[in-house]
Amino acid sequence: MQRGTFELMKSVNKSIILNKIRTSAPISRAQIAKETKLTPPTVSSIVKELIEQEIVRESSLGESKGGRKPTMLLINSDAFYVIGVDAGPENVACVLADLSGKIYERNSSRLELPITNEQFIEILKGNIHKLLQSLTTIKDKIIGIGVAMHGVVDVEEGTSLIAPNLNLRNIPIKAELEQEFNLVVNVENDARAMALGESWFGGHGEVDSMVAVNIGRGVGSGVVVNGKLYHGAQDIAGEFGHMTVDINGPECSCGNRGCLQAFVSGSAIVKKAKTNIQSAPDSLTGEEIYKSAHAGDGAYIEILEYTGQIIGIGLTNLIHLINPEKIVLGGGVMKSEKFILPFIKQTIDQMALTPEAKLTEVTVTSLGDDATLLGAVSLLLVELFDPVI
Amino acid sequence: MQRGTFELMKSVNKSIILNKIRTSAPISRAQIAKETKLTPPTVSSIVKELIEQEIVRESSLGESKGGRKPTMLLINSDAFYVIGVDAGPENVACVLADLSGKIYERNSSRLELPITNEQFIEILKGNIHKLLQSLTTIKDKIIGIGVAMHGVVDVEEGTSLIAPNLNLRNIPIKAELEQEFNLVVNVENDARAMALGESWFGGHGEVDSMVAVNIGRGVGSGVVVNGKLYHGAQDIAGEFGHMTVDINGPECSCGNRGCLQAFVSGSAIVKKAKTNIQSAPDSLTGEEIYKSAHAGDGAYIEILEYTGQIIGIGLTNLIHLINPEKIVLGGGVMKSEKFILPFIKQTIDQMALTPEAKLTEVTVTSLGDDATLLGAVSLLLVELFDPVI
DNA sequence: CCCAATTTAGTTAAATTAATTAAGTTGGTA
DNA sequence: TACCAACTTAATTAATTTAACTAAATTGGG
Repeated sequence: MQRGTFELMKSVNKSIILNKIRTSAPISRAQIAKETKLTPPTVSSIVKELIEQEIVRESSLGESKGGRKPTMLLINSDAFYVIGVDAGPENVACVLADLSGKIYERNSSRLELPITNEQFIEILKGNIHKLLQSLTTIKDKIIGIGVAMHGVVDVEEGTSLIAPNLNLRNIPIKAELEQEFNLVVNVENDARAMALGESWFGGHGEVDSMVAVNIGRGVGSGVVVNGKLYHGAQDIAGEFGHMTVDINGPECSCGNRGCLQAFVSGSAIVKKAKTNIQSAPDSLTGEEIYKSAHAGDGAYIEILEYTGQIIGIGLTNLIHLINPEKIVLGGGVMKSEKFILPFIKQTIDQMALTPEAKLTEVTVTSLGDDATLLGAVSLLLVELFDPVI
Repeated sequence: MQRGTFELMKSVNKSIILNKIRTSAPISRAQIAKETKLTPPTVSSIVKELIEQEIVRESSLGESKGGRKPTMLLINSDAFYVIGVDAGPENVACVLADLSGKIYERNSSRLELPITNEQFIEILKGNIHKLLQSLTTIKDKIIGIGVAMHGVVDVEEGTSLIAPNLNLRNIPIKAELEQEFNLVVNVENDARAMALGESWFGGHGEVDSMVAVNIGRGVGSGVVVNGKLYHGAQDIAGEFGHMTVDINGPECSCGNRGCLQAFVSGSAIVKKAKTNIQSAPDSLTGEEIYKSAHAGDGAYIEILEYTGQIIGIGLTNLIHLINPEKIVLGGGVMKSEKFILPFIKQTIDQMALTPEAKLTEVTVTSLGDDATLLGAVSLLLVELFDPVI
């Protein structure tokens, strides 16, 4: 229960101004005041603080509109840096990025199974150390580490509760990394991190609600409402992949029948292709399906189109429940966007109940393979840009 | 974008104190200060205002804990009254209630089809006038009218966009009633109103997220997060009834296949019973199914149990997406709670992915047939108790 | 072309709001 | 009487707002 204090009042306004600058830079103090309804002195005093903190800087003068020229403000992107980690089921990728999401350095390691908690942590530490060594000059400008971890995560504790493909449990990521690097560490589920990253770096402007869905090895999702991740009562919201869409459908790894994931995950698609297409080799991969479809093989195209339809059904269910402003899709399966996306849209258009639901904007992430990594980065930016206590 | 102002600061604290009194009355100023972390002078000054506004009153002195006896505070329930309207597809029910949800007067009218917008509005006006006449002494203590309307509602405008069973569109409920009675009028979808009512009057304490599901003629739902209704980007969140759970399932009135509603709405259950049970009469009603099951007829019991399983699947999907703290069920179908609820719980327990999801509390509304009416009442109480601007 | 009027940008200082801190007062128990 | 909890009052503080100001540009009339 957040009390009404002076601190709250100020942090709310600080956050409003900072986000206005972030989404509308370059922008003048006067323009901020006009758009946010804050008074000019309030804007000036908070901007002054932000400049002192080096989060914001003045740039050139803007064009006059019949009076004194405005001083334009920008986020001082390279004043601070953040380390982002994407800890997937197969590899760990790390980046060093600035406040604008620009990546300066990166590396990654494959995870060899079997693996222990200690080995996993060691790989994380090793890769982060490598990043730090490569750019020693900015070492003291790094404000923290964001980790996007697959599986179920306890955000408060910063531990990975269940990491399915690695077959690990209770990895104290936050504790270990904070001790090693003496930096703030935030850990979050990968799909949720991707959702946050998309809302920060996806160029969506000031969107009020957005869902990001990652379709790859598994199917995960994250919900962003008013710029913040929605976690649910017990931190487990967004398990979109195990939504039942067919009570008599194929068996899923979770034991239930007809989960979305049992239809549209990478392995589910490969399985379906092998079953339906006689000529399919036993070693068939998702990438090969995409290539065959691209080469014009009708049988493979059909598989992908069917995948699009099922995803469309799942998304229609999601739209009817959550009614987000936008849905952004990412993950390996969406590499076949060309074949899948039109069928997703068509299905939503057919099934949605109301005109509003039909109009929900569905796109593929513009951040490509870095969507989750930038999500990891954004896990820390939230602390800097949304200092609502 | 809500600015940080003194008004915000104060209204936040006012709301915190008011809700603390509401959920923990009788409670002393000192106790409020302790539990909310607000300072004693802040609590005293706000309480003073609330007493002047007659929303709160002092009651007896409490027990001393080694010092001066505390003055206990209560919501001054009968200082203000609210009119609640449940405008369903078949009838319109109205109540006059106080701030504690106690109902003082009620009436209802059946809706005869076909009906026009004007006739519908006239019935609403007539019933509300009747309520007002019966208790003229408190007329000037009425603060407003809350309308829980079935179908799709535009909350901002207070119009019913689509009223399916009445076959009406664009009914300007708010505008008409405000003009007629010169009172604040809030209009909301019925399932959402029920959700809000449940969170206010259901005795759940300070629950942070809750979903209410109404299963009757149709299947609707409302989501309450942090004491507020979640509307979604275009006011259409919560269309739980048209969640696809079986892509090859029975056809639904919306045109899609396998919507939850096509399995578990009152008419869907009757239809299934008629198909499955040879001896079922053509005139079979939902009530008769309940009675037969209650009398021990295995065939009917099975129908209800199956209904419970399908609802369970739908709720599992909902839990995985939204992860609410509690789920409350209402509506005509839930009259057969005895047969349905155990199977809902069993299904969730079987299908839920994580231990947390399995533990989601699922109950039937304790408010009975008045759940939606009290929801309509709560539509106005929010304005009084949550004056966050 | 010059200069006064106007417009826009931003700052400063006083007024205001409402919380907090510190120091009572009240009314009880042991 | 000592002490303690439950308030209240007065002074302090933080932060916004109002109003008045400085700064710098455009506009348009003579």
